[in-house]
Amino acid sequence: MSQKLPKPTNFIEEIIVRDIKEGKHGGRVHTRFPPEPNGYLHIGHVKSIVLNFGLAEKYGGLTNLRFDDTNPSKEEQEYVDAIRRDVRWLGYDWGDREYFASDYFEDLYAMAIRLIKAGLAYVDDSTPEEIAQHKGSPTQPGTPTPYRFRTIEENLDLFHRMRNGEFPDGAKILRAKISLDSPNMHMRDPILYRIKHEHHHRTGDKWCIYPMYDFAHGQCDALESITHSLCTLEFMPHRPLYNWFIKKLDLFPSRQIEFARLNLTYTLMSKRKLLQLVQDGHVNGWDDPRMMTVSGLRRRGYTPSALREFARRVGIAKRDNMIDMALLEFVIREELNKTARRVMVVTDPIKLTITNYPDDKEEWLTIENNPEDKDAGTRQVPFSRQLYIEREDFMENPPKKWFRLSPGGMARLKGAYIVRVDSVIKDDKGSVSELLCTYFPDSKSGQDTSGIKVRGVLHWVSVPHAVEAEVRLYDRLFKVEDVAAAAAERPIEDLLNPDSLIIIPNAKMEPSLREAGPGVHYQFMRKGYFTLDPDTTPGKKVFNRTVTLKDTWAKISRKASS
RNA sequence: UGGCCCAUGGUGUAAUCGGUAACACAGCAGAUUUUGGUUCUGUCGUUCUAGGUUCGAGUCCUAGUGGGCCAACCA
Repeated sequence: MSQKLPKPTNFIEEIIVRDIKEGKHGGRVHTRFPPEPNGYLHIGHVKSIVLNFGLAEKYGGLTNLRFDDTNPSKEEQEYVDAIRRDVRWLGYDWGDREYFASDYFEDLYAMAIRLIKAGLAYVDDSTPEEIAQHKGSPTQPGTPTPYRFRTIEENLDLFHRMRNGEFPDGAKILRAKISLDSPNMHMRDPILYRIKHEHHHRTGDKWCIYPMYDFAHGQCDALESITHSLCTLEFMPHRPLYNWFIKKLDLFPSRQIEFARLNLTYTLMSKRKLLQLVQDGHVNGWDDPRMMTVSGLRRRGYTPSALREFARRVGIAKRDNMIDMALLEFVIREELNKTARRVMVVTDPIKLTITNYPDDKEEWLTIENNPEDKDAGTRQVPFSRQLYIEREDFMENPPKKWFRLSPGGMARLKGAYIVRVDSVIKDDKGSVSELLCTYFPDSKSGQDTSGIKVRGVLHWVSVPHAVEAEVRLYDRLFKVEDVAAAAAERPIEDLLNPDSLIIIPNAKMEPSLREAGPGVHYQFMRKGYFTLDPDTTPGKKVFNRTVTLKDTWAKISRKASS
């Protein structure tokens, strides 16, 4: 069994490989993904999901899905459902191993009783302020509250009565009796249970006392025989406490291992702040395509495989990090470049009329669906005298290195002919409305004998055949790189990118898009990758831009103008 | 300044028992291209500092510096 172990690629895998070789837990690997159902999963959770499930896959183990639902005031069934859906969508299966911390409330209660009986826990009537006071500070030892000296019998009685609902919220808590002077504040008599007369989304009104994270998480790991309990760095100071409970309660020795959480440029990762964005209406819900939630990314057009690949590339370490959003964009482009059908869509149209093309003629041209994938085949696209092209593909006074259209200039229409601009028609406001062009009949794509060489190739849509649809162009939600840092000093409103969503109400599309269905990814040539939005109705299609194509020209012209 | 953790190019992650810095993204330069896409090539580091151990240190030791976390009846 320890013969052919896969090569470890990070420090956690090294630990696991060592454990397997030493025969720890009989070489078993069992992880868990333990979200609190108080919000939607985001890209930071993806890192954790891929880590936990990936580890089990790689080393022949299992992964549980466990909802850490110990705080009824924040948790809802809606979130449980969303989390299940998102983990499944990401491609992971937890089989029948779906658990809830609330499933263990009775076990945890029994453990608390054991602790009290062992003289290791007591009921404290102090107010939160008093407790904070008595706790001291990292440099100053704490002092006992008067309640620390209660007898076991008294504690047992009081704790029973806490459970029975005899006391109001906040009147009493159960604390562990560990230390008053540990340099680790988490060891200074941590709170185990608090009173909350609140309805729990699963246990209803059965309980009015709820265990704290520290008294629940480790024990749940133990009850599920989790071998490697992975969490983020900020839980490191909790580890001594995690181990204290294992020792004092004689539990299965799960091991807590901490790794650095994901940080992404131009985005926020805390569920609290994401919730704020939703509640304040800065976005249209948890699944707004600008949100870095799993549901937002899905709607935006990200694929499970790209997200998994992203998590893999990000790696696992203990060092604080800030991942460049460009990496996320890279993985989705990398995948969609290979898989997405190419189509032509004009978002900001001007008319191009070919004066020497017969008025009543139309041609159906054959264009390949994906140059990266010959198996994707070809499709027919109608060509006629009147076309739409992109406004930005014509310039009256072009800069150097411009190889699109300009007065007298030539370019190829993708899959069709080379055209030359003869004259420019403007509207009364002076902006270009139409280009009158000549085409070269012998320059037809694939059978070009014209001998004309052009650099520019433009996408186009035939006016009489065009299909209209709404297109939503998304960009990053925030305009600063380190949003969390900036948000500490300025209100979030100041950090939002005002152009994070641009709606094109009636883009012109080639007719093949009439057949577009949900879940299919398209490359709108020279524009980016798009997918159908659920807002689509029978009467009107709505497309979301997943990501733009890399735009070297934008870079060149930006540099030139600055 | 009490404790714990971290420190490798712009950003991440690697580097078997210490053996002479790798991969990816981004950037820049060029080639290819009927998407200014793709693809390909080149380029970008005195491994935080100072000592020490060693034939040899990114890896070990010491000190310093910088950063992060911890004193919620949140997780």
